[in-house]
Amino acid sequence: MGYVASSAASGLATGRTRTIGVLAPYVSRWFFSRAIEGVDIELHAQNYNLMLINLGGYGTSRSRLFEHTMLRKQIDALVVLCLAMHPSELEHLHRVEIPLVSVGPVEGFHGVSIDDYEATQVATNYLIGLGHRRIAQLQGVEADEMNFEVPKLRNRAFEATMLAAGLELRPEWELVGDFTFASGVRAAAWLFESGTERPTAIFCASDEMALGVLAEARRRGIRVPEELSILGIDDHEFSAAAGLSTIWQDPVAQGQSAASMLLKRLDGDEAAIRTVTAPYTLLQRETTASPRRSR
Amino acid sequence: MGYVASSAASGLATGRTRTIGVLAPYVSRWFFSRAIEGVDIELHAQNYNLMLINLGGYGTSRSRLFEHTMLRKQIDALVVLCLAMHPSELEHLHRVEIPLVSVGPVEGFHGVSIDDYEATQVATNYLIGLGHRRIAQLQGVEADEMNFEVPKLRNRAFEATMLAAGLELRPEWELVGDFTFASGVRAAAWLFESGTERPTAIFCASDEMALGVLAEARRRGIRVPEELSILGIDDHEFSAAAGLSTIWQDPVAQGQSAASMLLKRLDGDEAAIRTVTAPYTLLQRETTASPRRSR
DNA sequence: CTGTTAGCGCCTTCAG
DNA sequence: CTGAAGGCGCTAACAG
Repeated sequence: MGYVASSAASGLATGRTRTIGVLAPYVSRWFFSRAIEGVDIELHAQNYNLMLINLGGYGTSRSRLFEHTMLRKQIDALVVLCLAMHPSELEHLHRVEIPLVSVGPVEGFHGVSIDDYEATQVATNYLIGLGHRRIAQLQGVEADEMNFEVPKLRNRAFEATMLAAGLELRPEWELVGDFTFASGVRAAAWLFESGTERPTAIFCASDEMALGVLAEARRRGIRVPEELSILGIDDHEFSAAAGLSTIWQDPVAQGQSAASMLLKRLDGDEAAIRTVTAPYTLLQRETTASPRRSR
Repeated sequence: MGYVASSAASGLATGRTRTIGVLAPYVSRWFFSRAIEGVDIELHAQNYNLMLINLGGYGTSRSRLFEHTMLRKQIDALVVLCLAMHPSELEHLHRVEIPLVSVGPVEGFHGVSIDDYEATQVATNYLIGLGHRRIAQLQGVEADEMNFEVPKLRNRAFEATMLAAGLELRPEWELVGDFTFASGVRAAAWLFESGTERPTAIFCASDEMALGVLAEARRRGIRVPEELSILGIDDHEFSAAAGLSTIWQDPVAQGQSAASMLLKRLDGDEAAIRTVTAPYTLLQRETTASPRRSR
């Protein structure tokens, strides 16, 4: 007859809230919003609620979050979307007794994530295999507050792979962005105007940046891939339609998988939580080709 | 000493949860994720929690949501992100006794939103004022489940404005997309290949679609704006860097404002909730120009 | 197997 | 102004 139990009362009586928290550094960036969606799909299916806990850039004291929402028993478990934390915060999370799983690499916790190092190796070797020798990198750097593991891994993997192939890392081809489209545009504009010898390919640490580079190249009439190959990583929703070659990964599935482990754990399966390596695939589309074509 | 109250207990005792629900049709589309971010900023500042209630496309029964989460007193108030609902759902929302505010137009409720009709008029008149006579429209249509007001408003405003200016609406220039980048690419490809006379300008009902049209035009070497002007609406985060002319609006601020009204209302201000018209502005960037330039 | 009762932990009220 | 007690609505354990 339209009656529904009060969750506060049942929560008080049982100690369980049927709510899972999602700790996210951003809500509106591609990877994060997709991962949230994935978590939501799973929770939805099992009648759990999703509490969004945004550590977002708007200068709020993160500490309050950690002390308040978490421990207040408002959530039965927590999904942490890849972000690196201060040791004190990590300690806090360890102290909290609720099950925890990360999406993306988070030191010291189980989680689901692709092998970013390996994926970047594959990307770099693909470019090298195509015959490129003059390869630039557009790496991503986060505001230190949200200091992720991912950019570091991708950067290290790129450089190691280049060196292993005996190729040089020219300083003027080491571009830096912040994972946004705009920073890709800026980096490309700088590269095209700097008067330095142009690379034949550029590896970008995210599709958003790669799309920026592509847009700027096209705007200037630079032919892609004839004059410049562009390779991204992530497979952003714009990438297929833009023809961007990239390394695909599926954050929705990753979020779903993380939530699923948590739910199983809450159902009593002690062994449910483990570290899962998510798949990735190189997608050759239209922005990469052998440099020979250019002559 | 590290003690924090149990929210279930205090919620039970007081009847208030310090949690606000956000009902969203999508999480990872630009407008929605930004609006969620805006709501979050405000809630964060006032120590409220945010419960994400996604009506997402993954075929879950919406009804359960309405009956469960809402009435379960898990939330003190609700933000509805623009989505049209079945009359039964609307009725449900009216029945729920908690304060409710929408972001974007939702029939029968107070909310904050731009005047989509007027904004589209401004956009269309801007193109006309530039001297364009052959103007195409790429309208957005949603899967009916999520049948919004916005696409209809924008479509009607475009057509009315064209007619008022004595311009014709050629059927082959009435393109349809689904608000995604990919649909913009597809529509543009169709237009360029169809062999019909090409319009000198195209108005797109969202920036995501406009960016798709722009990418496809540039890919084919069609000069923008010399041969084709492209105008969007929204000011997506990629737009500035891509040079896309558009109508700017700020969903973050809209979400923030909605949350703020709700919070005031919960603080006892009976008159806090009203309908607010959000600002918009025409941004002339590089994708629009007078058609004369083309000769 | 069904019906009853004692808390869950906090807030608020009322008495001291 | 400080302190004790009842009850918010449910669940789980226990008794019948």
